[in-house]
Amino acid sequence: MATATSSPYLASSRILSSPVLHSDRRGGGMQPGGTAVTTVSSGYRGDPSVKMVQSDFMHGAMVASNGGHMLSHAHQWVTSLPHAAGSPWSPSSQPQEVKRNAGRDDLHSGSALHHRSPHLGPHQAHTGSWGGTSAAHISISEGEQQQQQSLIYSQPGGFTVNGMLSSHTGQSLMHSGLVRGESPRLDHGSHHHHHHNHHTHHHQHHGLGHESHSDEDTPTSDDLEHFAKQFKQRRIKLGFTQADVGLALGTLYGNVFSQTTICRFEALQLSFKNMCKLKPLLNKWLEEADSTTGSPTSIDKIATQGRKRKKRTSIEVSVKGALESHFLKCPKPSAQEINSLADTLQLEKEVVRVWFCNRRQKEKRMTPPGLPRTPEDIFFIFHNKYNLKHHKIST
DNA sequence: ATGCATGAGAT
DNA sequence: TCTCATGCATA
Repeated sequence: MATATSSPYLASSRILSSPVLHSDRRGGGMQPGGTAVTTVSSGYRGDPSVKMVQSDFMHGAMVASNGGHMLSHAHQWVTSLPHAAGSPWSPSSQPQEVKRNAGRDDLHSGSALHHRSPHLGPHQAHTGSWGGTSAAHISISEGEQQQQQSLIYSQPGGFTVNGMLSSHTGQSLMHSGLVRGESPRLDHGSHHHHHHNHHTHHHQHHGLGHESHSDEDTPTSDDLEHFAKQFKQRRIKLGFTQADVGLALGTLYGNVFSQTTICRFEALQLSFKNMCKLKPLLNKWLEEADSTTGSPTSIDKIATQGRKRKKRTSIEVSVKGALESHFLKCPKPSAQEINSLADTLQLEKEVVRVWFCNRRQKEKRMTPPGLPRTPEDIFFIFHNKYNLKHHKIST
């Protein structure tokens, strides 16, 4: 068992498994130290790179049972398939989104249409920074975040959101905002290199649409903010859920996104770069959706491959507090520190490590690192803090 | 709407 | 090993 771990990915593995193994200890009064519970129910994946992690897991689990009995972590990683094809899901991580269909039936389920208060505070911040006076941008303190992930969209979509082929012309015009032609350079100051303007070709859309940018130049945070709002509004009006949009993007461009991502986009909880990347896609979807109003949705979804994911560990509040404390003192603990912390809190090392990673990511959106980073980021940081406080982003 | 998790790519 | 983009699962 030391090495097994390559879990297959039966699409419906958990469908039939769950009930067995475990189903007990967890809620009651387990864990003297009370730390975290990982609801057991699904398998886990085992890949070479994280092999050792697993041992740690097991080890930690055993240690954890100090008097009580911890959960059977080991079970989680049902190694039903010893080593079938090596790494089943590593290489191709494609469509795996499988929600339910029924797109529009739940138009406002959980998402009531309402208007949110007009934005005001946050604006000044960013607008001033790089809206007009893009002058004093302190160079990035540390060039640590400037990587471009894959943003390749492929697969020309043949059909529309509804699955029917309609003549979707770029006759969109609703968005009142998005009127801008400017394009704030992100890497001003530093000589990075982000040329993406290929061919100095120009092609305006016909007719009234003169938004500003279809998908070329870099939008401003203002654009993004406005777009996100408009997008959400339209989306709801059209009766689509965030999940629907994510799926539609998949059929339209081959890139499937989850409800989570759409949600974060609307809430501006993504990095500036990420927002820029998604905007064009969502914009296209909007145009499509708008042009095909009134048709029933019947998007076909792709089959999903089962994913073996480690069950989400739920960390106790007290433990979270401890982690928070440590985070304040040291946002980037060393492996050693993580180990001791994990030991103290009775959490797997990996869990602690990941917690810090996530915490850091969150930090980037929530707390200003002390010194200006990138104007864009600052905006988001501010914005998110604002949102958090008022917590009214509404659905 | 968000917490914990995975993975690819930069370091 | 971290960061970053994303998402499953959950509250």
